Amino acid sequence: MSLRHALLGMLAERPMSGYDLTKSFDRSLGHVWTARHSQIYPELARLRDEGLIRQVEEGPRGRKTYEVTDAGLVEVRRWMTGTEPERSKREEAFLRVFFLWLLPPQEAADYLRRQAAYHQDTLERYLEYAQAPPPGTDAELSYRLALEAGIRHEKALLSWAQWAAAEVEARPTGSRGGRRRKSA
Amino acid sequence: MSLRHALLGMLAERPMSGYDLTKSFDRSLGHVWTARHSQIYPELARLRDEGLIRQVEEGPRGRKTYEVTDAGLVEVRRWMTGTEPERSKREEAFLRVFFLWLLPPQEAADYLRRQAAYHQDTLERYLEYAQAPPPGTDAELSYRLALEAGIRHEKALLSWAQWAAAEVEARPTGSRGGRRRKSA
DNA sequence: GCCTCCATGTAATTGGTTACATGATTCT
DNA sequence: AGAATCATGTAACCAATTACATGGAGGC
Repeated sequence: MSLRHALLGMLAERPMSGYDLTKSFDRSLGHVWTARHSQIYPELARLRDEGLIRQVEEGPRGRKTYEVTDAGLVEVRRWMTGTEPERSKREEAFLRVFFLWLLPPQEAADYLRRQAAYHQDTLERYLEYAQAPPPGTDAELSYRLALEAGIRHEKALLSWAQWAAAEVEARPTGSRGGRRRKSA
Repeated sequence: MSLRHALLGMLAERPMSGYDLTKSFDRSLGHVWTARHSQIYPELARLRDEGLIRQVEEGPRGRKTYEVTDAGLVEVRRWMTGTEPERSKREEAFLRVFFLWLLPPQEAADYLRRQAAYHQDTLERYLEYAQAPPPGTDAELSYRLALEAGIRHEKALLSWAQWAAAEVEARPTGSRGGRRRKSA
């Protein structure tokens, strides 16, 4: 249940509405966690009922701005230091790699080249973000650390995908009837 | 809905029971996708009803061994080449990095050191797997490609976590009252 | 007046985890 | 005889996505 902690963490930076939070998920935060407005609004109501956030303003169109309470800050810190992060084990792109041998060699290599292109694109986007002026706030400094993780991650997987594609082209894996390779 | 494709892909290697498949998820495949038996058994029943797999044997204790059908192989190949893999966006460990500024500097550095230790452990485990005899089958060769991705991934994130911890210790981020850093 | 964006919510469905439930076989 | 492991299933619950639904404010 990390959604609530993501919301608390974001509200710790500055008071925001559900609409603002939804946009935040669509932007930077979306690289590590996603949420739709349909999940955010009910969760905000629960956090408010539990006293972890409070509504500070009512704007036009029924806009509700929330800020984190002291109890909310305690809770987000407890989450960060007192629990181990769950490691997501749902990497569909790598699940497919286990089954590449089911494809003819050229299609397997094509798949890996497409993955390389994906990582290349993502890396370029991250490098652009990194062009932004150096961090002015503590929050921006944390953001910069996360961005650097993304950059290294994408670089590693880009070079892996290129290597793997070349590997498959050189020592073709792929179903040509049998399952056992000619040369062990 | 990748669970069904994971099951089809595994059954393409050799016929297995729900129990065998559950164990496979607990082992190698578990690094990229997880599933419990309570999800596997109903899904196998659906795949059988749809003609993508068929039961080939009834063993002791009601053990049911399934094999993939031609239609099942077509489906798993369509999935691999005809659809784009969904990129999971639930990286709780990196979500927390965005909020490191909420912790006192030393606790933030501690968090990053613990992440480094995690990546170190995982990397060592992967390197041990890589000691195994070279791939004999096409499936094992694909598995080796996936393993190499894991190794490069863990290496990159290990070195990132070490760098970030040192960075936080050198230019402390963390809440000491205000939000704006002393030195921009 | 019309379009876009702002803004909030609920309902239905799917995918996944945890808990419940049962029993046979094999090993010691 | 007892423990460990093999083996299958269902039910209840939770998290998340997609679809449904409404309306105000601001710009042109």
